[in-house]
Amino acid sequence: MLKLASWNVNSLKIRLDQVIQWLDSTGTDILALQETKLLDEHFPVTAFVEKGYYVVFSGQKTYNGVAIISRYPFSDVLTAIPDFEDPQRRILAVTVAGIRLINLYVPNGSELTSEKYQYKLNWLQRVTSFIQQQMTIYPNVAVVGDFNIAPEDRDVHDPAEWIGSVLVSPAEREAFTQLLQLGLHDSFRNFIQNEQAFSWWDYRAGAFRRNRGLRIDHILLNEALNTLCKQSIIDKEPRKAERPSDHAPVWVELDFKVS
DNA sequence: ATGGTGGTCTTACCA
Repeated sequence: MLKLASWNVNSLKIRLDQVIQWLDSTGTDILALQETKLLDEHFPVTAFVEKGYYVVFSGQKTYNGVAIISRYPFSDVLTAIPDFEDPQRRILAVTVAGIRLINLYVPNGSELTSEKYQYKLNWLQRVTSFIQQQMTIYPNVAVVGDFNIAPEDRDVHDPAEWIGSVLVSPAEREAFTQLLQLGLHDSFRNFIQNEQAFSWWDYRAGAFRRNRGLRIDHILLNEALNTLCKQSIIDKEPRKAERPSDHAPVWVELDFKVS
């Protein structure tokens, strides 16, 4: 069994101890991180290596930043979408344990009238083409991360309240559907889940306590991996900690023999 | 209740 996870940590500097402890306590094999907010020269390599993990990262100062922590080594690392100029560090693609793993920190989009929203839609279009190309090359593909899209109304605590907002707009949901149409599966929906299951809660107004959240962190699997998926879980426990990330980690268990 | 919190080489911006 292979445990593959994704977590937007909202600053790895602040959350390092929580991440290490979560890795230890869950026995996670591969963890994709988003919003590390660290320059590469500041990445805490030693903290992971001394625990027996390999690390790969693509960061920048203050914003964005992605990384992958793994018990297995990496090859064929990409830190940008080919032929797409983008100063923001939001993608990390690696081959690890026989899986092509694509870790995404999709732009938030700010608001529908914002230039950032156009950037988000354009970025999603570019990344979708890239993933389509990757799926022709690699037999086992997992696309994970903070998608900043709640795919359906059941992924939103109060759909009426969110109409007209980013994370739920029709164009964003269409972009998510386009990803699924490449042959990817939203692993969470392989299984019967509790209602009101979310992966992100605003820090403000007691949103977590009141479970006013959205499900915007996803693990998408191609057909070959999806048939091996035995569980897909949102772990709310770390969100209850002191000084938590605003996101919960999500993970899947794959009945997958590492070759 | 249109507020509120948290992160960052902060006092503005992002989420």
